[in-house]
Amino acid sequence: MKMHIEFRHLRTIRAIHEAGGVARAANLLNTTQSALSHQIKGLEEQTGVELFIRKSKPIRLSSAGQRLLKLANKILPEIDALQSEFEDLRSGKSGRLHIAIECHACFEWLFPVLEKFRQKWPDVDIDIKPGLAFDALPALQKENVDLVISSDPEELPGITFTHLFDYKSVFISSAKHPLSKKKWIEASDFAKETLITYPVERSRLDVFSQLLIPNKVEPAQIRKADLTSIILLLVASDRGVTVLPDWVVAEIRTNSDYSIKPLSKKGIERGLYAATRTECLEKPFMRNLIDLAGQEAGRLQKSLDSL
Amino acid sequence: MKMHIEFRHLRTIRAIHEAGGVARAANLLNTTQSALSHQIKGLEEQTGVELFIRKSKPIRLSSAGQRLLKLANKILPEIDALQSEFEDLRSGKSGRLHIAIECHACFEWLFPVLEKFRQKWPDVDIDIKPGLAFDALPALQKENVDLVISSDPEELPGITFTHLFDYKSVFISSAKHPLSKKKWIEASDFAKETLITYPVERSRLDVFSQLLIPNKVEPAQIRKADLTSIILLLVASDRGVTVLPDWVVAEIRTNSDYSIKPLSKKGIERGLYAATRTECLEKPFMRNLIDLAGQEAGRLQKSLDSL
DNA sequence: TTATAATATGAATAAAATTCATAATTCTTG
DNA sequence: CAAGAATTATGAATTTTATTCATATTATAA
Repeated sequence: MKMHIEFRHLRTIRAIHEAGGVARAANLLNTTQSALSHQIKGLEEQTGVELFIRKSKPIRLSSAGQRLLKLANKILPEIDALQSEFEDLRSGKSGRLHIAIECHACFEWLFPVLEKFRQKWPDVDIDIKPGLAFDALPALQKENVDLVISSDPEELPGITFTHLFDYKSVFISSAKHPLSKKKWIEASDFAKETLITYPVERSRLDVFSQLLIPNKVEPAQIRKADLTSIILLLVASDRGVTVLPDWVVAEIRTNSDYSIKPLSKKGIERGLYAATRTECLEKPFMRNLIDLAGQEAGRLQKSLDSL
Repeated sequence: MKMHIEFRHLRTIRAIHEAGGVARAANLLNTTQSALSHQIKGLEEQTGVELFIRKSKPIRLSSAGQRLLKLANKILPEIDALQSEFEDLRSGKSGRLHIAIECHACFEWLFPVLEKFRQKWPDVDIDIKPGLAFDALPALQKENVDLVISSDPEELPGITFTHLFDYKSVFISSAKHPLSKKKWIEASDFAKETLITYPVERSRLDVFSQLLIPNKVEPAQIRKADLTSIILLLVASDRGVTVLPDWVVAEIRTNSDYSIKPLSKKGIERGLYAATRTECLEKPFMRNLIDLAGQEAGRLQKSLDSL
């Protein structure tokens, strides 16, 4: 009989002690007296130590047995706690929500969404990865992240893109800037400008992918800044021009330092999507997050329309 | 498949994580890759939670798996520690030594013995029970104690009495006491005396069992005291007389306040025994304690002979 | 894409735990 | 102290569970 100490044994030890006897313990554990008797016998053989004093009836724990009981009382609650954590996981009450954001400006609207979410789902482990450093979609497939905010939906096996809302990319310059006289901005207008962008590759920037690359225009200069507020600061002091999603404009639309113009005559409109592993859409908290994001988007849109 | 979380699973989780792969872990645990694969599959079904991310090879722990790993790393060392404690118990390096002393005066010689013992066997759990309050031998049989120091060997199943040494019971009075003029003391001498004894039943006191009861003599008065030193103090101030084992005399033999006389012409000699459960004599520390007691007795004897 | 390494799976086998029936203890009570 | 009651132990049969073997499937790297 090889047999290691197992949780079964700990439960048995504890039950025998608490019930005060093997037969009563068997009852407690929904098994037979014989099973427990065999069990403790096996355990004693395995450890080579007498766990019970058999000269008394009902049998009592020996000092070694008490040592084992002590361990049982320490360990069993921990397993129970884990099981209930797992239960929360399974029921969807808790879970992991690691988000990668491809579009940098999304922080602006995502934070308030997450704040609401956090209050409703306190047990969900939220994290935001700076999705700019790596390829977000493969990371999603490999389960390194659970949600990707992206503007470029792709057909990928096991990945679902949920449309959140549409936005326009708009041109922003200082009010004093010559281009602020124009009705709308064209690709060629950038040829003599300093363009301020997030420090990510061009293919991820709407100005390039939607306007400059198709029209083969290169800005006179490119300057990079991490934070949206820094970009706006630079634009205000006329150090360059930028292109940002329209929801960012909500912040500055009342500020007369800025001029905001559409890109091209009819504007550049794009969609924003939540990419998840398809099976994760089952999870209630995931659906709820996407809902909340949609609502927040609606609010933003309204505040822009009232412009 | 019912299956609970078991230690096997914790070991497996840990091994897969440490070895970085199921196949390597199987090697580590001397089992097959298939066994572990089935194991974690079963565990995932039982808990209802994905423990591993299977889209990567080698597979990695999911966040739930990491939670389980954390528990494994907490629990497994505790079991290992317990196993090694049990190993010490089995090998006889540690153990329980709860002692009941029937003869109260034995504290006097037992303490130095235990002091030596403690240094040699630091892992043995020593305790001395005031064996005066209960029946020591039944307690020994019921494994409430492991060693009984007694003067009355009995034939009991499963109990072995080991002879430690012989001693004489001697009469002690103050030097001024009239009986100090006699060569030896007889039972009848007690009829007019105040006898000072330990507060235990008469049958456990040598004076009664060996002298007064057989001779049907009742002392004029009996006074009780817990501690040997108190008894001696009372005797010195002539508040009564007493009878004690001769080893106690070592302390006072140079003190001219006391008179020490044999009981009856040829003296009352008795043996002192260590009673243990027979199987406990196997244990090295038990034998060693009995040896040490014998040695200490020898030393006491020598110091008395040099009187 | 193909080759390769890693993991999963199903059926067969091996191992282990449990049950059943009953024996052997210890305890209790007249 | 004996007899009955209560408790635990035990052996063999049975059921349950874990492991192995052979092979399929899947992911990664070249």
